[in-house]
Amino acid sequence: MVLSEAIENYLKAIYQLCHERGRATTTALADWLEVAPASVSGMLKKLSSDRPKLVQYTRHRGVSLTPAGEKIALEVIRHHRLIEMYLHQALGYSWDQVHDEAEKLEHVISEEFEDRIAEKLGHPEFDPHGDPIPTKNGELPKLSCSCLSTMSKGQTGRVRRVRNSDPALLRYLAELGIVPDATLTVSERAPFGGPLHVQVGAEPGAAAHALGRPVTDQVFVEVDGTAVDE
Amino acid sequence: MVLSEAIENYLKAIYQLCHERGRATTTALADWLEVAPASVSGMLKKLSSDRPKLVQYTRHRGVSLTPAGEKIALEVIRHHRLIEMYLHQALGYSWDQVHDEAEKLEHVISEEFEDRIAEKLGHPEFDPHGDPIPTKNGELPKLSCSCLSTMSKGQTGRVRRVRNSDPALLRYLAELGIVPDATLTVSERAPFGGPLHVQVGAEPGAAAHALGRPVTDQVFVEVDGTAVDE
DNA sequence: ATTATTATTTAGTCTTACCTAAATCAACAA
DNA sequence: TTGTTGATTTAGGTAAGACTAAATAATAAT
Repeated sequence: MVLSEAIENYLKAIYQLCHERGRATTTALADWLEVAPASVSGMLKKLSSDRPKLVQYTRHRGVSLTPAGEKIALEVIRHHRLIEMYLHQALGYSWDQVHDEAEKLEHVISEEFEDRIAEKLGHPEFDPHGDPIPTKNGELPKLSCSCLSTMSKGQTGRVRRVRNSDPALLRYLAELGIVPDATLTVSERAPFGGPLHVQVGAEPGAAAHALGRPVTDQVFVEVDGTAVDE
Repeated sequence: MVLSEAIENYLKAIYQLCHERGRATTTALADWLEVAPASVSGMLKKLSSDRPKLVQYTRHRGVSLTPAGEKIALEVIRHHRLIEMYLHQALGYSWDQVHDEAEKLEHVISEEFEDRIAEKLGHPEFDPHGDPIPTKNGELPKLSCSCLSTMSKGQTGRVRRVRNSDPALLRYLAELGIVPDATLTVSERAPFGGPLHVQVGAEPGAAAHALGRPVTDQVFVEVDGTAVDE
């Protein structure tokens, strides 16, 4: 079964939205894919009537993936994240450069290519942003961490994942040293969703950086050694 | 200017046909691209009326590239051959596997990717089949060799290039040891386009292989140290 | 020079995936 | 219950890039 790039992107988007926000609505998909809502309606109708059925869709009710659809979504995500890792490790791309390149390559590489870069990389479990790389049979490495915006004053943790692909944001975070494996300590928490102040690194006297909600919502941390949340 | 994959393939095909056979006709293009002749007519009309003009076309007269079109064709060919070399050298692909993968990747990689793999490879001049890789400014490394089918009995030479991407043929040639840099000696020449017998390697007593015209037309050799032809 | 053959173009369709504008549905407040 | 609003779908259309069938031009053979 050979799927168009457009369809692969819809499946991937549905997967991500369902997992990151609980459900995938027409508007959310339109936003994510940068197409008109009407186009999403049309595509969902098509996807849900085609066989094999890749999505479960009822008008006005949002959409979810069937097992067949999820399998494909995970294959595309595996491609994407393996490629990101390869670009980073083998070709020296910085973590803010990898997403755009992977976005195009993910649709065209062969199984052969996938296998060879996975091999070269030693079958990594996470990509340069800490996103888990699905295995060939569609299993996701478990990652136990919680969102930075839920941490309270005094807590310390290790950065595990930055779930955002905006190059400017990634460069900003890298500048502050907020990258996977870095140690963070919350030195101050303003109330009412105000900025969170974090120290980067293990030294106690380090300068703190004030981070707003849009940033702290994207950073995931493994607190101490005791972790909750997905 | 962002071009579709289809257009890039037309430009590449026109380039190759003009250089390998002197001219690019509608039927030859249709054959090469595996589309109907009518589709080629339509595309050529479009390409020659669009601006910037990428091809020079007059109905019933064949087509050629304008300087602008040739520039793009050479960029795509550079992508293709660099990728082939990268797959071979960095990922261990065999020479019969690289073409198909490169055919898809060539259209989606960025300038960044191109530069990085060229760098990793040490700016190679030839791909795994001996095809010259255009430089960034569109220059082709000069390759002095002549077609195996023009060699006469007793002549010895070094394989420089195999201009064919059929995996089965490439595997067959590799099996015989006919790969770039191998030494060949013509031990027998049947008349009237009959098979050519070649010994592979430097040892005088080696067994000879009989090769038909379809094969010998694709293999290019640098005879002794004195070479002619392009 | 006329006919036969082959190459090429024209005309008219199809599919995919997008769009805008208009209609409809769902959810919630008055 | 009845609006009102926002989300969603329907209707109708466009652009690429392919196709088939029919018409025409070029080439070769008689």
